[in-house]
Amino acid sequence: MAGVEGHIRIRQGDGRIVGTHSHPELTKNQSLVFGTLNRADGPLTAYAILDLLRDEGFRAPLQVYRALEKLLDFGLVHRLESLNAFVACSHPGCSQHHAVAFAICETCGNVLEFTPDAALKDLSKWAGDCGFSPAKTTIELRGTCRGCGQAATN
Amino acid sequence: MAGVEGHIRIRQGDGRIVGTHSHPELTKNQSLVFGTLNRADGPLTAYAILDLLRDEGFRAPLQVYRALEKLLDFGLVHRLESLNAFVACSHPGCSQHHAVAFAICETCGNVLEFTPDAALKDLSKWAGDCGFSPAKTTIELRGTCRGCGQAATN
DNA sequence: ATACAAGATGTAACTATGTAACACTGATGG
DNA sequence: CCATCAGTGTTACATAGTTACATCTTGTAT
Repeated sequence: MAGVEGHIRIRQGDGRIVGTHSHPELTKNQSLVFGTLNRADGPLTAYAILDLLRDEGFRAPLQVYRALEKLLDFGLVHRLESLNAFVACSHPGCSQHHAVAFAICETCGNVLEFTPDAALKDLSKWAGDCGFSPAKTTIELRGTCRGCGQAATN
Repeated sequence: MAGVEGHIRIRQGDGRIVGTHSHPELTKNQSLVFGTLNRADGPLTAYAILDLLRDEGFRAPLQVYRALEKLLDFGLVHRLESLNAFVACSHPGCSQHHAVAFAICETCGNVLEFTPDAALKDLSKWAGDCGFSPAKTTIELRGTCRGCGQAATN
């Protein structure tokens, strides 16, 4: 894979080291996008990521979308379908959890990621009964988190 | 509400009857959009609806989005977040089922609507434990339906 | 070494999806 | 009569995502 030496360092074409990360196989652009999502305290749209990376030389949305596609493949990033936005996975080593759920607070914008095992099992059962083979499962709750709900009733 | 007489007939501003439907409170544009979704054999995007209604005088996306917003409120239509598309509710009198799930076949485009009670209960339990108040729940399975799966292995 | 294949990147143009702002109409209720 | 409100029509705009094409880098086979 291009731009990677050993497990950690990322180099540009001229050999200059431009960044490090804990995941061994990220290219420069993937690393920049992943870093941006990790630093963010909530979901970001692709265009928001683009704006945050202008200083790093990003110019076109495709640079973001291509990196996001790989990061989604790796399981490092999730897409929130109801927001057209992306978040870094909050599980330590998330590659396993290909099915996950999100609770999105519409007041403060924070997102909670969780794994609703019983719900996923029920959906799998339904799928099996119907002969449907799910490739990806999207579960998103839009609503109000505890903090915002309390603030509203005070 | 404008454009409605009694329970059934829909009139334009000049009093001319332009359509009928089984839901008593739809305006002309709402009725046209709902009819289009009902006739379709799968989900439609807002712009696809717009194109199908050009002959009826539709000119701008807002005419579609405004109708869809009301139809979503009434529970007559669902939005598929992972497709940015809309479907007529397939339940007889759907207003009750504010939480529903979809299985979307990525091969043939067909959508199955179902109500996964156990999954919804599990998600409600999780929300209760976390103090999260869900306003809307999105559950969408992307994958392959029975027919398309069988066709692929033949 | 050299040549080739595959993956990654850069850029411009374009399509698709969704909203803001403003004007106008017709019904309803004082 | 007049105010109000939901619905409608229209223009322009904002946001989200893709196609097409060229270049570069790296790994691999010869």
